[in-house]
Amino acid sequence: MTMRSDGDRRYTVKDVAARAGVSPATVSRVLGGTYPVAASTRTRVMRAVRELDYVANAQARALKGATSKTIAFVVNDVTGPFFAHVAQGVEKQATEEGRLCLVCTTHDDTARELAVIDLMREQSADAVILVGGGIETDEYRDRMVHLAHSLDKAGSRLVLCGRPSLGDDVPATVVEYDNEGGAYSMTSHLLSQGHRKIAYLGAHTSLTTTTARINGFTRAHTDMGLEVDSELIIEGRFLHSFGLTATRRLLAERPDVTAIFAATDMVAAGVLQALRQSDVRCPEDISVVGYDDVPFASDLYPALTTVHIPTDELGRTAVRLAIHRDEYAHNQHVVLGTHIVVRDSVAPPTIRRVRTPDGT
Amino acid sequence: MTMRSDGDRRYTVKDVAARAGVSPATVSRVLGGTYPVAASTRTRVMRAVRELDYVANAQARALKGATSKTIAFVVNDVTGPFFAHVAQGVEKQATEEGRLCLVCTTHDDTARELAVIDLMREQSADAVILVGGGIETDEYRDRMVHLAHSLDKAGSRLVLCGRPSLGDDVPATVVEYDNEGGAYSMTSHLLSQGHRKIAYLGAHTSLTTTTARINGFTRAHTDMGLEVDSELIIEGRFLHSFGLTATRRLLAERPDVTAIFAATDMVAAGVLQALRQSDVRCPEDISVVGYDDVPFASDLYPALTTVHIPTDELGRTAVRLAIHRDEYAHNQHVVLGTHIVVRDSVAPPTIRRVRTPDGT
DNA sequence: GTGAAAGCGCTAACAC
DNA sequence: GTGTTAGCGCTTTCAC
Repeated sequence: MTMRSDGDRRYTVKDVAARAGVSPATVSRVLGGTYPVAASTRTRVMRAVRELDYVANAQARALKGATSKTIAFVVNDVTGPFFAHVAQGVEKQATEEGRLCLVCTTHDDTARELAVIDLMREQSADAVILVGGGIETDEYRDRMVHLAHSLDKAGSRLVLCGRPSLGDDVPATVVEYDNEGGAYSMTSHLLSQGHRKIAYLGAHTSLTTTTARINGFTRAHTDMGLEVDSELIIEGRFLHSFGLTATRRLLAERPDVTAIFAATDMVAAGVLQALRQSDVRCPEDISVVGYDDVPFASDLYPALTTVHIPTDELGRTAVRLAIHRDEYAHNQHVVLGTHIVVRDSVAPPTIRRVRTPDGT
Repeated sequence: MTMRSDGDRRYTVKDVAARAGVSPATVSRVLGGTYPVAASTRTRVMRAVRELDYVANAQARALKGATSKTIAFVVNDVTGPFFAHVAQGVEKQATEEGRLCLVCTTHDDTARELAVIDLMREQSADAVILVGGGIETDEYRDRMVHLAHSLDKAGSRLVLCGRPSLGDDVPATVVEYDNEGGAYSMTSHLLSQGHRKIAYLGAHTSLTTTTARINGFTRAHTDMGLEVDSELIIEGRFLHSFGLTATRRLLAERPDVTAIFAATDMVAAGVLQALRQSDVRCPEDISVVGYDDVPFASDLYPALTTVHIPTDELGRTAVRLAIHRDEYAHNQHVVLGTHIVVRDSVAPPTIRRVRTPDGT
């Protein structure tokens, strides 16, 4: 009926023990490593292991006390370069720590996020890492606090990666990047080039990421004695298509805008495409900047000025802090730095569509 | 010493049973679902579960007969868009099938690939999916065959995703895409536009992916009675940086080349950047095409003509065939179609740097 | 419809 | 040094 070779079941310690002429316990000791075993016995056991091509049953091993040696990793969408790079950091560090990585996606579905976390709880993973901005409602926050405690009780550590802390009394590790600082620097960069009407494309009310970035955006204006035109903070999802449509509308309705701050590089890609389609030059007519510094940012045309996030470090740190939380006991909230990387998509403002020889 | 609340251990079926005033077996039956239980008992049990915030121990459950309900996924690098999208397909389908995803990376390290697969074997995953081109040596092939059998005995199914079959007698599922066909179509497209000197950038001897693509490339030439200039098949890794340097060299050494077929879109991005830096226009002076159709392909400038791979379907199919291999018993080798998507990076050839009014 | 008991594969006390 | 035994948390016969 079935295609696989049933009948010969998977070998167990018993099989190995029988073949090597020792007891199962001895086999376990040899394989475990940290126990004195006679060299001759070890040799015989190892030979039996090799001959039978034996591997231990991870479930059985995990059942017996210890942890399952896994790290769970929850993202919205593995496909986004930001997530993928954090994932890479997580995976690399997990491997170095001798852990396996469990991955789950939520696709903007809060219910699914909860379901997924329960699954992770069942797995008794060493850490459950939540990546990306969380939602900013009290209800959501309460659920997270509850989850942190549930996981803690199950022996897992909740790690918030790229989203703010839930409070000091909550058993969770937080690894953030300086979201606001990045937005501040970038906005200052634009402002100091002379831009005064900057549109922020891709605000997402109730997303923690947005809140921080808008704060930085606003503070940069305030610090220069400028005011933010709130109509220029445009809501939208972090999608290429949003950058496209929002830019078209902006072009039509707000000829005074000289720079666009896209919430993510993905959105910026859409913006650039819309500009090209409308024959608006970047950066001569309009400057464009992004956020994330994904690898293809430098392949866009023009190469995109953007905010670099230390994605790899974010992932590695998350794993490191969670696993060694005894050593890092007083360092369970870390903020990694961000910085802008200047490429070719920003220039001083000009009056759009009226090309003056110099950029004044 | 430790930060987590030790002492109160994780609840078990026993705790739930005690609280609900039933036996552990009954709790298991309620939670399992598929067994007749009195409505009143069920209610009491469910209440206890909720009150204790109980979740089952996945390891213990897996130990008892069944599978671990996980799918293992081995890629070279999660960061590449191609892998990420296949991963997404795998993850989505796995979720639909009630499975969790285990992810591992190999980073071009064959030894690590083997180690990783042993880890997966320990986990008794339902399927172990290997994504991306394999290496073409007999030794490697033999090891794969051996692994297929080992996994089969452990109750796991080996799935080769995007690489050729190991032979009909090997217990493995193969989900390929028409690698050669894509290369053939694309090359024909270029040829029919009038290009005669096409460089293939990013050949990788001993990689199965390359072999298939070069075959398609060559066959397209042959079918039109043309011959391939073997010097134009240039070795290199699938990296942006390779596209960059190889193009610079090509520009300097081979002014007769009118089109570049990049092995991947990533390489194509490097090619386009090099062209821009050298003030060579695309597609007017040189046409460029890629392979993969990653999302940012349409954001390159000019938008890239490339070969579309059904990544999502690849991942989903891999999972589906592996899990339901009894139903799909005679369909364990599937080849999904590829097709070219024409955008703006190809035009008929001109004599480079000498701009003629029409493209002859 | 429910309980008691056995056992999955492994490791950690505890003997010898 | 090595064997024996118990038990991790769960499911699943087998009784009742």
